[in-house]
Amino acid sequence: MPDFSPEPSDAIVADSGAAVSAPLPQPTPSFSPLYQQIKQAILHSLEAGEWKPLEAIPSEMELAKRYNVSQGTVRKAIDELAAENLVVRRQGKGTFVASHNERHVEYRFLRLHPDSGTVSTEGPAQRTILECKRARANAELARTLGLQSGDAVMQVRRLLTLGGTPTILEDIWLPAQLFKGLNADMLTTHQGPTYALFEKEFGVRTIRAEEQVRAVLPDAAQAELLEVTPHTPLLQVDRVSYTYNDAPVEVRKGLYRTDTHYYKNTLS
Amino acid sequence: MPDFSPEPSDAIVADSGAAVSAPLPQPTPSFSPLYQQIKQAILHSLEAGEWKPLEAIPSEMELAKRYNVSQGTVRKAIDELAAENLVVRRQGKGTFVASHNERHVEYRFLRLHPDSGTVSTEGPAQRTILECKRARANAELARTLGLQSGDAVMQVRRLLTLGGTPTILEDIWLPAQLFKGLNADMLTTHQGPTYALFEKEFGVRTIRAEEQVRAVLPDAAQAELLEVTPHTPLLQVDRVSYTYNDAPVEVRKGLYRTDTHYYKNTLS
DNA sequence: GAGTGGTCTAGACCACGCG
DNA sequence: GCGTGGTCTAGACCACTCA
Repeated sequence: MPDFSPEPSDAIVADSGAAVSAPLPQPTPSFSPLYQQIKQAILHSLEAGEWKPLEAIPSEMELAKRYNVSQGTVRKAIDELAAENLVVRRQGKGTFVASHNERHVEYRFLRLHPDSGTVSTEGPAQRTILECKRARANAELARTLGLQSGDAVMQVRRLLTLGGTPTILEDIWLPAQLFKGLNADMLTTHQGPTYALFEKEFGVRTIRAEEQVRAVLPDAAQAELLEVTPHTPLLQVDRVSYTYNDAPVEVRKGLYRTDTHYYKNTLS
Repeated sequence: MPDFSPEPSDAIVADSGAAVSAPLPQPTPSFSPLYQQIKQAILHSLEAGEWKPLEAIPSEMELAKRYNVSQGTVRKAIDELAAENLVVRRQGKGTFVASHNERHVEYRFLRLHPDSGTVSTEGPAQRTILECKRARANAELARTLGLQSGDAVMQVRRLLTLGGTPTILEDIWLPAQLFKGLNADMLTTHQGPTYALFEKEFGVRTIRAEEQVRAVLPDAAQAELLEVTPHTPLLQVDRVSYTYNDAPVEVRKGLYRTDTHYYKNTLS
């Protein structure tokens, strides 16, 4: 095959460009580069669980053969997946499905850092599960989780103690259908990030999250749990976590103490 | 030139790999790919002001010729610069030096968004300059700005009113040496982002920033300016802004009201 | 239609990890 | 020494912009 043309060999599926038959409106894009199609194909395999977290995906050469494109095209597809943290490249070894079960990258989604000058070396968080029960989603929760009002959800309340001081009080809501069998014991026993547990025990991979941060005062119960007065301002962090295809899988409301820690963010 | 070798033609400057003369310690990396060297070269030109914000940089072909490498190598260098928002690609037109003076991308560094359901259409912020004076850097400020204790700085205090309610109270510190001639009048008169003013009037390009967010209570003066009670929790946002080479050029302490707005962040 | 960025290929060699 | 990702080249064509 000498060179490339908009009907690239017989690569992948439909070339969304110019199908001969259906006169579908094709609203706007109606063209996607080959490497984007490859990216989608890999994404589908990821989603379908063809490769599990921490496993290697096929080499670039193999994928190139499978999809009938050049290695460079596969490379560009994987580049984007790597940029989105869906996959991790390791030179000389291969490309691996991203996971919250990794050394080093503990607490990927946690933006809270100890004030420099804080005494303790911090160490791992101590978790106290205060509640873990079945509940029904109200309208708002149902909307953000893509459920029906009244659908079953799991509700977890827990306290994280960092360096000896209770620092984070969290309420977590999860679609019960995705997290069958979740209980307080699992949450207590499990080591490492909770998202790692979700991944390992329920096959739910959280990929991305959006947070809304506000300053609030705690109510009496919250203040007591965090061992502060009700006049202590706290960070309220409302998080929605997503898996593939922007499907929401978790709602989490956190209260952070910021007298010993701060919430860090990088702008660019 | 048939193919590539670690002494790539006579491209760019020193191939940091194996200089024949100096037995410098070369701590660790001692190798950088060609496209990284090109990236640095372009970065130097950017820094030296060879091309100004909103201007186009030379085409990929021209740069390839200039540095004696292939177009693909230049492309990869520019790809990274674009990913870091230092440069913006526009198909069919060229590659342009990034700027805060652009339509659409108003307030690139501002993470505060109006609560959905807020009445007003928000519109542009109304700025009130409360103070704009010369001062001397204390030890901490000097350290974070890379100055000497006692060096001259400009200090600005201002209030931003969003949708009718005073929402942001900011103190800004700038190295006086970089911002000669800054005064309250300029700050009041100028339209658009303040970083656009820095860029246009002082040639200071802010590229990146780091924020530390905490929940605090205002003192009496702050509360009055923001028209809240001293018991209203506020977001304290401590920002350090950087230009090329991670050189700090601004320290900014903001107090945000979060009863009508929220601080948004995306995790991945 | 000329020019610019964007996509794609094919082939070569390099750096790294591991047996 | 082989396999994997990483770099580099050269050349072709596509999509977009603007005169």
